[in-house]
This record gives sequence, C-alpha cells and structure tokens, in this order.
Amino acid sequence: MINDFKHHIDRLRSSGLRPTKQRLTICKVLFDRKDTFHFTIDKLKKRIEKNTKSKISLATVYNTVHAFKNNGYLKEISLQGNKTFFDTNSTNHHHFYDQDTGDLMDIKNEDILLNKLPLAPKGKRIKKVEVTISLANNNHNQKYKNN
Amino acid sequence: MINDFKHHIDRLRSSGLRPTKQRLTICKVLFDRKDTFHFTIDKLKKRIEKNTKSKISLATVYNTVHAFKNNGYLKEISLQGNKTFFDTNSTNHHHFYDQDTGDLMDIKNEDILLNKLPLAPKGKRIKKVEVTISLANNNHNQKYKNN
DNA sequence: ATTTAGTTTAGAATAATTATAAATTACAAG
DNA sequence: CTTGTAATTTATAATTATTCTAAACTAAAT
Repeated sequence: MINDFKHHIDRLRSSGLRPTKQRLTICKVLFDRKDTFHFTIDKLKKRIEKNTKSKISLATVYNTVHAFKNNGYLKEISLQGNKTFFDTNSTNHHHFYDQDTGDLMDIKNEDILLNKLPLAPKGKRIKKVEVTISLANNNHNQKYKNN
Repeated sequence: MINDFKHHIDRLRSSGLRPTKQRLTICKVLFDRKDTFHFTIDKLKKRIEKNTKSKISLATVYNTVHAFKNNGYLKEISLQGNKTFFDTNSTNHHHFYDQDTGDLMDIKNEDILLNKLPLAPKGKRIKKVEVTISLANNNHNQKYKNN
C-alpha cells in the first residue's frame, strides 16, 4: 500500500497534472498515512528531506502544494499570522488555534453545530465554511484587558 | 465630535499608552466614523497620509496597530493569504471572504447560529470564535472539481 | 528646568512567497 | 525507439510583509 503509486498517478492524471517524480514523492509524504495533518511549506520540505532521500527544490514544493490545493487535494487554513498552513484533510471541518504555541488542532464536525448560515451575495457561492476557535492560556492572574 | 480627542486620550491612558500625536492621529482615522471597517497596514498608512497631513513612519503604524490590538481596540482577522487584516469592529462577529477579489464583508451575528461549541483543551480558554465563509464566483460552466 | 522612560523613526534585517529563465523531463507522434 | 514540444523543475533573484535596531525625540514626573 505504502509503495503503491498507481492511485496517486491516476489522481494526478485526472487533474491534468503529470505524475512527476517530485509530485509522487510529495503525494507519498502527504497522503500515504492514516491520519490527516497540518503543515507549513517549510515543515513539509523538511519532512520530505527526512522521510525520503529526495531533495526537492523549494520552488517545486510551493508549486506542487498550490497545484494540489487548486485541485482540492489540500485545503489552505484561514489563520492569523504570517505563515500559511495547509491541511491534508480537505473536507469541511474546523480548528482550534493556540495563539501561544501556534498549535493547530482539528475539531470534529459534530462538536460544532452551525444551524444557520447567511446567503451568499448575488453572483457568488459559498466555497468553504471554516470555524476557527482561538485559544489562550487559562491564566487567572492576567490583566483585565486581556479577559 | 470629530476633533474631540478627549475620548481617545482617556482610552489610551487607561490602557497605559501615552497619547502621542501619532497615536491620536491613528485613533482619529480608525475610530472617528460611524461604520467599522477592515484594513491592512499599508492601506491604513495610505489612508493616514490622505486624510490627515501627517506622515507617520511605517514602523509606528505597525507598533500602534499591534498595541491597539493587544488592548482590544482592534481585532486581527483570520484569513487565508499573506496579508494581515484588522477590523475596527472588535466584537465577536463573522466574515465573508471573496477569494476572487480579496474583499471582506461583515456577517451580522444573527445570520449565523453557532449552537454547539467544543470545550477548550485543559489549561486553555476560548478567546475568539470566528466563522469565515469563503466565496467564489457563481460560474455554472466551471469544472466539476471546483464544485 | 531637568530627568527618564516611553515612543518614534529610518533603515537594516529577516522571512515568506513569487518570478525568471535555463535545464530537464514526460509523453505524444512518427 | 527516436524526436519534438510543452510541461515541469530548479537555482537564484526579486518582491513583499513584517520585525529589529539604535539613535533621536517627547511626554510627563520630579
């Protein structure tokens, strides 16, 4: 299963993307695992270098991640801060974001009930609904203004 | 009302911030208007230069916006993309984000019903709950994969 | 008035991302 | 299988957003 590239080759082809060595390596690192996960570009690059012997240029990692995102393999996560996070779980779901540590955690869909949504403005459609719950340390001695 | 700085001076003092000329100018641009709005640092800088004759250095705009955010005058918005957006509406509310144009629009609180929220992880508390609804053009001829 | 800590500033430094253009590769057609 | 071509990869430069630094300036306490 782990070394079976056929599934990845088929998916790439069906998106109009050539199944290059680099793209298949990145598919392996991103998708050949049980659990989905969150990553930044530089973390992904390090993981590629560690988990495979391949060296893929930074530009290619950017290109590939954006191609995968545009074709729905990955989701970009809306977050505060200057780093862009991606999620190998491309289904609709939600996140905790710990502002102190920078950690991102999944929230199971059933833990949030969105009972009413606004209509999309004319000519637009809803593409994604994301709930982001920001966390801070539960410090009881903090200043009032932070409460 | 527009030229009354007393209210701003009091608020700054009560946050432990000295009411400097630059901070008061930025208060005027941000808060002396009926409607709240969204902005990036560079847009704010341009608005300052246009609406007042003052020239405030970029570093001061960054410093001030972050000070205002840390004291709850402003809210940073969680979004995809590399630019940081701020909101002069610092109450809990939600946004439409148009991926094609980059436009941000407020969603009235009553238009979203969040009926169930997860518990914060141990030692953490919920600081902010944001719903971001991403929009795309309602193009009926698009490829399947984008639906 | 003097002092001092807070603030502003220009510019340098850093970091993330995108652009460029040459080398390489996938793959279709013969 | 070779060849032609367009897609892809790559190193590096360029751009953009943000933070850092250290000197000059200022608010406000003494």
